[in-house]
Amino acid sequence: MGITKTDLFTKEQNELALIAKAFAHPARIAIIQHLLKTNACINGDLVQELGLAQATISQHLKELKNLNIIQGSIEGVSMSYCINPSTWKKIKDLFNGLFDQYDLKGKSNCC
Amino acid sequence: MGITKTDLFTKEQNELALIAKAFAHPARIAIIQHLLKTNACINGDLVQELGLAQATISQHLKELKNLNIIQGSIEGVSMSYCINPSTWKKIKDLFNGLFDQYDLKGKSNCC
DNA sequence: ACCTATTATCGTTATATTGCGATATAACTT
DNA sequence: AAGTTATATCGCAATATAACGATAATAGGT
Repeated sequence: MGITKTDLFTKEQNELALIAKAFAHPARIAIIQHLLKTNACINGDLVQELGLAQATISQHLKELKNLNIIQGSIEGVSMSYCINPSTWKKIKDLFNGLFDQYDLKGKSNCC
Repeated sequence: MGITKTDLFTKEQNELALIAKAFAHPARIAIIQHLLKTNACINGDLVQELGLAQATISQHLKELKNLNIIQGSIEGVSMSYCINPSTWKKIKDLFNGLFDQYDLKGKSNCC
């Protein structure tokens, strides 16, 4: 079947999973890291930086853009992408909300 | 061709992507949240809790176990799973390392 | 030893993802 | 307007994932 049964889960669980999916490819991690470092970059730079074809990178960028993780603006002939600050904060809060559920507990009464 | 070119990326990038992939399904998020809440649960409980088939949940648990995110011990007839504390800390640090690359910068010189 | 309850694995089907060549689109240059 | 450069989209092939029924394996009770 191969289709995720999203209706079985909460909105938050589906949202977290979708964001995690965006992070679930090293090329997209690399793109995000590059954007974090340079605070804006253009598609062409990435084709040099990573060893993937232009079409492939364009597709990864599209996925990140669809989730509003990055945003792009036309920079003459080329395209300038950067992190979307508000989405980034939201992602950070979502993940930290999950991470922090653990620290509250005693760590040792485990199996 | 559907195969990720892991050799193009750093060890950290591949590691982050692998962990993100583990989080990239709402059922696995739900399992993790349940484990965080109860600090140990049995496979059977999860079949009741989530609406998925036993085989499906067993498969999700296996994936989480393969990445050492959870660990299991035999509890009589059933199986008791819980979060692996050291892996959890490692994951938290990995993600926060990524998140914190952004706060250091001025947020507004963006596209 | 046999039955029962619980979890793991196998095999299969349906769908999703990755990667890229080829082509289209858009904008700047001269 | 023709050429150049940069990015996006299309279409395809290869691989990966999700889900589950059927079956195997394991442990406890009687």
